[in-house]
Formats: sequence, structure tokens, C-alpha cells
Amino acid sequence: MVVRQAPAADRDTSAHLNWRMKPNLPQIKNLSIREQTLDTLREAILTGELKPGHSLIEMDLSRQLGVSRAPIREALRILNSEGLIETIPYHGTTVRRLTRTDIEEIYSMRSLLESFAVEQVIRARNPEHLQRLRDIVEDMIMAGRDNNINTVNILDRDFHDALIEMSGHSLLLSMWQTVAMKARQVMALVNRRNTDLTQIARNHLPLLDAMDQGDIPKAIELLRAHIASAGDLVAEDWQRDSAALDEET
Amino acid sequence: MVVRQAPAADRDTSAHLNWRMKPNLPQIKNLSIREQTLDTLREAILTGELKPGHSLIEMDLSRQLGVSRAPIREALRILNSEGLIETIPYHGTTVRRLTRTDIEEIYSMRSLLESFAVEQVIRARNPEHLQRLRDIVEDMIMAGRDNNINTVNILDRDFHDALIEMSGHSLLLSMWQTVAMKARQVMALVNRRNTDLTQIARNHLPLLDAMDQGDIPKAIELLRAHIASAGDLVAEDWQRDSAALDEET
DNA sequence: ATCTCTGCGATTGTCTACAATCTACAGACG
DNA sequence: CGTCTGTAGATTGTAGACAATCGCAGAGAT
Repeated sequence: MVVRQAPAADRDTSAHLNWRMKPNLPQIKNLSIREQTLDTLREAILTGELKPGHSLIEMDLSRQLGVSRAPIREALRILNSEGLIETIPYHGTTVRRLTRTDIEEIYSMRSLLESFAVEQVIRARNPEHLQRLRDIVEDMIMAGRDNNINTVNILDRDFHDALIEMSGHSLLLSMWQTVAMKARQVMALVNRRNTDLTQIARNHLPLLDAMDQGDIPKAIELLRAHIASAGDLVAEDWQRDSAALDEET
Repeated sequence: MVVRQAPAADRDTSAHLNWRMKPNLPQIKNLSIREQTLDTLREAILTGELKPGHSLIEMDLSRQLGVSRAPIREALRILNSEGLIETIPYHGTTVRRLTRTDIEEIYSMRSLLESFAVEQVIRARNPEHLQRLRDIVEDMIMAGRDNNINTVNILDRDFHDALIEMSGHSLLLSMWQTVAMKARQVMALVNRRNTDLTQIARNHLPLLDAMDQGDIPKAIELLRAHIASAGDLVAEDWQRDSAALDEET
């Protein structure tokens, strides 16, 4: 951590430097401490490393990350407005606790946003879009055969992200990102019962067929069912082991 | 998003203090400078006082408001994640510029969120909800008769806010607030052509009737049309006088 | 004339110290 | 014994100074 600032020259892409520049030099990132802190904390929350209820003390973070409180505070403000943490003035900051209602809301919102997106994508009738989605699902099925749960999850996210992006609706995309973030957090927090990975992947196929046929109502119906069943499973698991989820500190 | 902290006194409900407490003392506000700055700037942006493209210099704001840069920076981070401003590192912060596409997206998103809400509200079948909405519309019609454009606008906002709140979906509410905020900004920026205020108010009545009858598809259809026509009008006006909207600085 | 480099002013990014506020607990007071 | 009061410790809120970076103008080289 505490990646020190990179020299300016590395980021410079003005013409005289690009002249015959050999490619594939790894892009040097010069993110502000605020951004690094933000990314680090957000990732920790989304992966469940920082559990709901966990207390975030600015001074502790400051020491752990080896930076001052100012950029940390700015990062916390952002996380706060993203709804991942809560701050009580002069008292403390904690990772937002989740209720079963929160989870139901997250999935119902996913459903709403995605069905809107799928309608837009179908109307656009862009064959490349459908092909791209098919490719992702195929990879997903293969990863499912290999029982590679991590890859399946990533590809599943890719699929739904791609669907939203294809709608070409930037406001939708930004709201989606908020919701998808929360969904990711929830998924990381529940101990999912083993399910047939291949089956999860295959579940996407009927949706693709409906999209191929341009059948909007059917596609929306399939998508809704797909998300609802995923949401129900997660909500059940949540109920089951919700006792272990709040962290005292 | 934009969940404001309640002042300490509001949160204190311990028994010994509530015992025979005389009411009606004006609540003492102790908002942090960050919150005050946030509210001030956000309001200025939403009312069009700060126009798209206007440059926000931390040092200037600091002098104008008579506070240090730290709380201002935190407020700016929040406005940034709300999508109202944009910051280029080491260069400057400006009020986000709006394109016609932005406006179309704002209204299509409003449409999506509100039709979801109206479905939930109809399903809940709560007569008080419908009565509350009717009351608002009645006031709106009266304000329309008086040609009181400001009151009509406020009541129109109240109506749609109420609709969302009644859905009881807190995540929906938070996304709605983001979108409604942007819509408010857009409305403040266009010089709306005079329209019949009474007519605007009356336009809400068919929707209420459909809700009364529990006719979900019809209600959604009416709502969609209502919002779409509003959006089209605004988009037209935008096109017309978009030249005057960007502020140089 | 054109290109390159260097220094300058403006602006944001970060650090440190100090102030304000909250909670909890101990002790005074009836 | 219960109620109020005040103090201590922890935590967030704010201030002011300094560092880093960017864009640009202008000097100098070709």
C-alpha cells in the first residue's frame, strides 16, 4: 500500500514521447491517495473483508495506510454517499448494516434496471451485442464444467454489466453500478449453498434466445424470473446465517 | 444518498429528558460546515444560480464562505459523486455540463422509476395514499388558477416525491432523489414556454383515477405519457436556448 | 518560422495541529 | 437511592501551511 507518487514523465503521452514508443509498457497509475484509499476500502467492503457494523476510525486508517486523515475523510464521504458506510457526527463511522429488506430491495432494483436495459438492447437489434453476450455465456458454461466458481461469478457479472452497457444509457449505467455494488457485497457475505454451476450458466440461454427473436415481453419475463430466483436464494441464505454477519467492534 | 444526519438533540430520546418536556422550542441546528457548504452549493446548482461550466475554485469558495478548504473539499467530493460537478485533478472543478442526451436520460429514468413506484402503490391498496395524492393535486389546481407558478412547481414535486415514498422502497427513493435532483436542475435552466398551469395540474387526475380503479397497466401508461410529454417539452426548450446555458469563466 | 524547453502562476492534493462534540462514568446533592 | 452535573477520553470537525501538478507563455535553439 502507500504507493508513492509516480514521476510525472511516466504519464506524459505528448507526441514526442509517443514517437515509436514500444507498447505494452504497463500503464503507470498515479492515483491520488484519496482514490487509492477509496478503492481499497470499497473493495474491502464489497469482498466482505470489512463486515457490516465494522467500525472505521479515521485515525486507525490513517496509521494503517500511512497517510494523513484528510484524504481518508474525503474517501469516507464518497463511500457514505454511495451508501456503503454510515457516519454519526463526532461519534464514528461504520460499515452499513444490511437487513433482509435491503437485500430484497437490491434485487428488485436490479430487476427493474436490467429489464429496462434488455428492452433497449432488443430494440437496438445489434447482432454484435447478442454475439458478445453469447460468448460470455459460453465461457461461463465452460467455467461451470470446470467447477471454477470464481470465474463463473466474474463472467456472470460481466454478462449483466455488458447488458447494461449495451443500452447506451449512461445514467442507467451509473445507477446500475451503485446497485450492482451492493449486490456484490451481499453475495460476498452469504455462504452460498452449493448449486449446480453449469445450471446457473445455462439459465442465461433462454434469455438470449428470446432476445434473438426480439420477443421483449418474454425476455423481460425470463430476466425477472432469473434475478428473482437468484435474489430469493440469497435472501434465504442470508436469513440462515445472518447471526454471524454483524461484526462487533 | 443525501441522507442527512439529524442534529444531536433530535436523536436523543432518553426517558429522563422527555419527561414533561415543553415542546415548541425551535430546534437548534448544528450542521457541520461541510453540510452547510454542501446544501448551499447543491441548492445553487439546482436553482441554476451556478450554471453548467461554472468553475468552482476551492480557495474562492473558502474566502466567500469564510471557512477553510477542508470542509469545502469534502462537500465537493459529495457533489461529485452525486454527478453535479466534475473535477479534473490539479486543474479545477466545474459544474457538470448537460447535453440533450443527458436530459433524455433523466426523463426516461424518471419514467422508469416512477412507473415502478406506481405499481407498488396500487398493489398496496392504501386509501390514505390515494387521498394524499388527491389533496396535493387539488392544491395544485388551485395554485394553477391563481397562476402561481412557483407553488405549482413545488406541489408537482411533492406529488411525485410522495408517489415514490409511498412505495416504501428506500433504495428506490435514494435513486429517485438523484434523478429528481438532476431534473430539477434542468427545469431551472430552461426558459419554459408558458403553458396552461391549470392544465398541468389537471393532467394528474386521470392517473389518480386509474390508480383508484387498480388498473396498473393504464396507470403506468398514463404516467409514462405524462412524464414523456414533460420531458419532450423541456428537451425542446433546451434545444432552443442551449446556447445561453454554458457559462464561461 | 518552428520547435523545444524552462520557469511561473494557478489550482488541487496532503499534512499537522488544534477545536468541538459525543458517550460513559464517577461523584455531588437532594 | 435516584437524579443531576461535570470531567475524561475518544472521535470527528476545522484550520492553515506546505507540496505536487498542470497549462501556458515566453526564451532560446534549430
